[in-house]
Order: sequence, then structure tokens, then C-alpha cells
Amino acid sequence: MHGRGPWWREKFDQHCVRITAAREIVVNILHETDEHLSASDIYMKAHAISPEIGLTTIYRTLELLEQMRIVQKFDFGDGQARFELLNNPGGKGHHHHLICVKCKKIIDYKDFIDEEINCLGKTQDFLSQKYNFQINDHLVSFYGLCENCRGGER
Amino acid sequence: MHGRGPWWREKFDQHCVRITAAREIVVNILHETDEHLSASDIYMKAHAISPEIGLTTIYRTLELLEQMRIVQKFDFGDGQARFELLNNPGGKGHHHHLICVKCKKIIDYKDFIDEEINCLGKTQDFLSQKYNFQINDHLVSFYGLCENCRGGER
DNA sequence: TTTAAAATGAAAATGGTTTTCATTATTATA
DNA sequence: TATAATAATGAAAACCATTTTCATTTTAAA
Ligand SMILES: [Mn+2]
Ligand SMILES: [Mn+2]
Ligand SMILES: [Zn+2]
Ligand SMILES: [Zn+2]
Repeated sequence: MHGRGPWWREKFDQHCVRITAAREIVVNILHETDEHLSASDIYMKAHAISPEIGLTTIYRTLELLEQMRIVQKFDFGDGQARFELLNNPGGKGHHHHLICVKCKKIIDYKDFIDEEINCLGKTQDFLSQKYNFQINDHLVSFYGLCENCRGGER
Repeated sequence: MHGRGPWWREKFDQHCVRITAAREIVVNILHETDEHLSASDIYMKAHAISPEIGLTTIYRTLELLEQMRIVQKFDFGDGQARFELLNNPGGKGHHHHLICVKCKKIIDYKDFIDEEINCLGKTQDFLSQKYNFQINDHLVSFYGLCENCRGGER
């Protein structure tokens, strides 16, 4: 059942990508947080662990991890990409987002997620037929104002 | 029923924002296209009409229009923001997107949109209660590979 | 070993977007 | 109408996340 090494090893192997110290550190950082970290967030955390790691490597690693479908990249509208692990065992699992447009607070939610996925599934099947698309992913986000930011705008 | 002037006039009035030539041109450009234009797309079109308009004004106008909820800003993952009119009479109306991650082709779809909106409505009501959020918008997008880009990857 | 390929960091370049600032246009006031 | 206050504008510069370049180091293959 269990392989030897971490869950993402086989994905590295499949893609003929080497498991280096820097890459391991990046995956671990993402594994240990439940925030949506930016490249420089990750850089700072990595730097605390291993100061010789460069920001460039962080960017390159994240792109690699994205290609291997180990991480997912998001734009929450604050001017920098943010990343989170995808399909990691014991992780949050697939979820959708609730985003405050003012303070950029992000809430992961799974309420009604099954209904949503079910509904999207139908649409997805239909669209992939109609437009001859190979659909791999979807994104559902709600935008608004969080409790704190609603203050002045009632 | 009908006011005097274009449909967006009252929004400008409400926000105490002046209707200037540049702003009118930007709205008209967005009105006449069914593409998802970037700021520099709009700049080029505006420049063809009225060469003295600066790119800065395009950016400022777009931000203003976004605040007034006349346009909606999107990130489709190609490194620049793209814009489309929101709630314009005779316009496309609310729709969702199908995006090719390779060539960045964007398809507007409304298939099953009612079911989707209905489903999302429930979630939205629930979330706004649970998290005390004022939800103003949602985004639904499918990501994948279009007909052309699927070629090598079957 | 020896050799080829992959990974890395520092520095520079890139490019979309924002800021600054001086000027011009519009509106409010006298 | 004249005058003052405010808003809008464009050019240039600054900003800043991300990418590219390039020389060096690490790793795997022969
Ligand atoms: Mn999340
Ligand atoms: Mn659209
Ligand atoms: Zn907030
Ligand atoms: Zn495509």
C-alpha cells in the first residue's frame, strides 16, 4: 500500500524530476501551513531553514510543482500568486474559497461542496462535449466583505 | 422608464464621477467587443480613436469603472488583467468561463447557468450567515485544454 | 573517473501596473 | 463673468512580482 518516501515522490519520478533539498523544503513548508502562501512567504520560511536558498529557486520549484499537479496556483487579487498543496493525503482536500476584496482574507469552505461538485460535474461534461475541451480543473470563489471590513460600508 | 444619456450615466452620477471623453471612449470600447480586453488592448483601441489618451488614464478609468461595478476585472492567468462590462443592457449577461491554460483562449458559457446560480445561491446564503460575509460576487471557471491545444497530449 | 545533464543563486532584465507631479479642464462660488 | 477650488489628465519615473541570463555547483550516467 504505502510506498517508500513521501507521497509526492512518485510524481517526481514520473516527471523525471530530482528530489533536492530545496524542493523538499518547499513542499514541507506548504505541507505545514494552512495559509495561502506567496512565493516570497515561502522564500522567507525557506530562508529561515536554509539561508542559501534563492528566491529564484522558489519560483522555479513552484512552477515545477504546479506542472506536476502537486500544488495549485491562485490569484486572489492582491498582486501576487498564492499556492496551496493539491491532493495531499491528510490535507484539506478539494475546497472552494470565500475572499474579502478589501483585506484579502481567504476562507476555505467545504459546505455544500458535494452539491457544488455534482452540479459542476454536469456542466463540465456538457462543456467538454460541446467545445471539445479537456477540462482538468475548476475554480469557484465568492467575493465580498468580511466581518471586519463591512464596518463603514453598511 | 428610460433616463437621458447612456445606461451607465446614473452610476457615474451616484459616485460623483465626471463623464469625460476618455471615460466614454473606454466604456464604448468595452461595449463594442465581445472579447476580454486587457488594459493595453483598450489603450490601443482608444489611441486609434483619440491619440492623446494616455495609458495611465486607461488604468485609472478601469479601476473607477470596477469600483462603480460597471466593469469586472479578471485574471485568466496570462499575466495581465482583463476586463468586461457587467450588467450592461443588451450585453452578454452573467456567465461563466472556460479557459485553455495553454493558449489562454476564453469561452463564455451560459449552459446550465441557472442550475449553477441556483446551487451557488444556496451556498452563498449559507456562507454569508456562517462567516458573516457580505457576498457580492462569485466566479466560476473551468480550466483545461482547448481543441487545438490538446494535440500532443492525448 | 569522466562526461553530460540538471539544478542553483546572484544579478539583471522584463513588463504590467502604480505613483508622482506639473498642467489642463471642469465645477462651484462670489 | 471672474475667481477659486476641485477633479482629471499625460508623461515620466517608480514599483515590484516574476522571468531570464549566465556562471557555478550538484547529481546522474557512462
Ligand atoms: Mn484554499
Ligand atoms: Mn466573459
Ligand atoms: Zn476583510
Ligand atoms: Zn488552447
